[in-house]
Parts: sequence; C-alpha cells; structure tokens
Amino acid sequence: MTDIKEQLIELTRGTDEILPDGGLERKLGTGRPLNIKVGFDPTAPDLHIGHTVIINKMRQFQEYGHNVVFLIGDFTGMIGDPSGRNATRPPLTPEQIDENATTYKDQVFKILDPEKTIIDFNSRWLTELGSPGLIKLAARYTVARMLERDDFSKRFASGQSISIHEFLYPLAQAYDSVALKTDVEMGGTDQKFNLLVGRHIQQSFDLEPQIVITLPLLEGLDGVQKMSKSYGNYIGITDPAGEMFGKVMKISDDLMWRYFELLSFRPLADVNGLKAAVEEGRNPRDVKFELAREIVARFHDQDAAEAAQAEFISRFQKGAMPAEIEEVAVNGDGPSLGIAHLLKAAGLVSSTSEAFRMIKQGAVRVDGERIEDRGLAVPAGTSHVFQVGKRKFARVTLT
RNA sequence: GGAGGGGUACUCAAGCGGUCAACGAGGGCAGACUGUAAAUCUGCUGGCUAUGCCUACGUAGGUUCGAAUCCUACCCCCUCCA
Repeated sequence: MTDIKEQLIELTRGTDEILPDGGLERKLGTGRPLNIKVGFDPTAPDLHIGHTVIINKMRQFQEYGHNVVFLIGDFTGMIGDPSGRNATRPPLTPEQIDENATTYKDQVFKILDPEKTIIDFNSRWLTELGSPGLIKLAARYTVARMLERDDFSKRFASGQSISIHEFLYPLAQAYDSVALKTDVEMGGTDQKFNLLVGRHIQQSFDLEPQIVITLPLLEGLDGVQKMSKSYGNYIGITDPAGEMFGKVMKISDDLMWRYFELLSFRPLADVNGLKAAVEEGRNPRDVKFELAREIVARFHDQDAAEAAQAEFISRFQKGAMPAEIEEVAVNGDGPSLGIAHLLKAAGLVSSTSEAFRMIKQGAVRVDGERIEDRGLAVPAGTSHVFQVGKRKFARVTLT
C-alpha cells in the first residue's frame, strides 16, 4: 500500500470537508484496508458527470487498496424522496431495481475497477429490520438532534411541513453504515448531516464511527445550479461523443477551471500550468478542447474524442454542415408540402406553430439558405438539408 | 375536531366580470456580437386545416350577452388552535 502521507494528499484533493479532523489519517494509520461506502439512489440510474466526482474519489480509494462498496439504496428508495416534494414516486419492483443496478454497473465501471468493486443493496438488512427494529433504531436518535439539520430547522422555523418519514431516511442510511461496518462514507455536501448521523448511530452500536467525506456538488452547464437531470444542465455519461464534446465546450471559461479541478485526472500542477498559460494569452478555447477530449475519451475512447473535436471545429468554427446528418423520409401525401409541416414531420420542431416562429426569427435554413417565407412549399420528390437553429439538422427526402 | 389561507402556462408570480393565450421575473429557444463561450442587445416562448379558429387559469356544474375573475359542490395543498 502506498505511503499514508501520499495517500492523504491525493485523497484530500477536491474534497469539501473531512470529518473529524485528522480522522482519516488515523484510520489510514491502522494499515488495514478500509471499508468505503457511497450510497446511490436506484431510481435514477442514468448517471451524469456530476456523479462522477464522487466516483472518481472512490476510484482513488480503490487504487490504494481499500474496499469500495457501491451501495444501491433500493430500500431507502422505496421510502420515497426525502425532500417530500414528490410524494407520489411509485415504488420500484425488484425487476426494475435489478435492471437499474445493471445500468449502474455499465456506467460506473468506466471509472471503477469491476474486480474490486462491491455492489450491495440496503434492502438486504433494512427489510430484515422490520418495524420493531426500525422503532428501536429510531430510539437511538432524538428530535432535537434531527432538527439540527439545516433544512429541517429552517422548514420547522418557517412553519413548513416535515413528514416523519423524512426523519427515518437519515436513520436508515446510518444503519447501512452499521451493517457494513463502514470506515469512510462519502457524499455530496448536501449529505453532510446524514453522514454525521451515521457516526452517531454507529457509536450507539459500539462501532467505531466512520469518517465523513463530503464532496462538492458539481455545477451544471449553466454554472449556477447543481448539475441535475431535472434542470437539463447535465452531461450524461452515456451521451454520444459529439454531444458530450459540445456540451463541455458550451461551459463558460470560469466554469472550465472548476471542471478541471473536479473531473480531470490530470495532476493539479498541470492544471495550474494551463491556467497560467491562459493568463498569458493562450486562447481558453484550446484549453477547453483539452478538457473536452479528456472527458470524451474517458467515457468513449481516444479516437472518438479526436473525431469529436475535428467535427466541432469544422462545424462551429468553419460553419460547415455536420459530417453526419440524419436522413429522414417524409411522406407529403401530395404534390408539395408546406415548410412548417415538413419541419414538424422531420422532428426538427415540435409543432407547426413553433416552425412558424423559427422561420420568423430567421432560424430556418434549407441547404444553408435562410428561409423567410413561411408559406414556402417544398415539392415532392426532392431532398434537401433542413436546419433549425445551430444544432438541429436533417436531410429530408419528401416523397 | 374547529378556524383560516390557497390551487393560474416549464417555474415563481400578477390578474379578481369584457380590451386575457393571460402583466412581470426566472428558465428555455432563436437572432446579433464572439473564441465555442460568458457578458450584452433584440425577439419568441399553447395548438391548428393560420390575419381566422380551437383548447387553456384544481375538477364538475351554474349565473351572465360575456367568467381565470361571481355562485354551488367536490378534490388537493398549507397554516393556526385543540
């Protein structure tokens, strides 16, 4: 195993907080492989690169020879969303959970070592617990301590509702740490309270409390809100190479450095070098290219990354048509078809009303020529490249 | 159990009998500018067989020439008291 000091430097990198102070060093000092636990919600198996910040950290632990448990919260998922907002989330069937677990594996093993990763489900011990066990578990924590949680206390103070099951969520998660004898649990900064409850509950079971590591939530493409599916500001792990590349290029220059810090495997010294170069006049775009290539190569491969960049340059820098344009056949059912209907049929717009809007705004082009006449009729038997905005293209053959 | 407040487009939030497809803000989309961005400016942001028609303001009815706005019932959410 690598020297503890060296491990510590690498493991601390990019983290938000490590609690308690010096705790990780002491645990590492025992020299035994540590049990690392990170929980994931089974309802959202499509990961985005925001999730990979923590997975990258798991990978580091793995590289140093520790036991990493990828815990799928199938039981806690059944309880429902802890924010209480989406109370109507339907319970997952075992088949769905199985399916989601498989999806997780496919995605996560692009970063983690499949040989060394333990995938577990918390229903294994939480179901067994039953309601008597759950009540006994609940007896180990107090309402006052629960209300220490920031969002609970705020909601309580301002008179907003807090459902009882929201109290059970951190307890169930804490019990996972008991069941797994967890040494280190990691989560987003929003998880800090839950992770700390784990320490308390472990102690009440006469276990040594876990170390808590929080990692920052990655900002989404907008640079403001956290990356999330529901905000639509994410880069999916399974995004096609070209799209992934484009999304990385779309982030602001400021945000780029944040992404370097949290997503790049490059040594910090490298990143600082790039930063200095930009300050001395290097085009930030080219540095962003490097980031985009690294990320695409991780989830696809090096060739795909190079191809994505070449495509990006010809398309946006030189204004060329994309190399690959989707072919669409549209049956016009007549001698000609109005432009709006054609765009809708080709899936370039969602309604004819939207088509008219786009034309009015000068966003529609046919073979590169801007269209201004909303009444334009396209004769049957022809084939042209239709474009809406900068990104949507289709070669439409009208029959 | 009792009292009160509220449900409006993607989100927040105005409107409280006609001029409301519904102010405003955010978000999103598009155009200009660029380095691909950011910032900024401009426009758009229900649908359709398009200068008109249809569907929409929790649900179902009702009053009215006319309702998001008034009435009735119901459903849902929230707060306070017990």
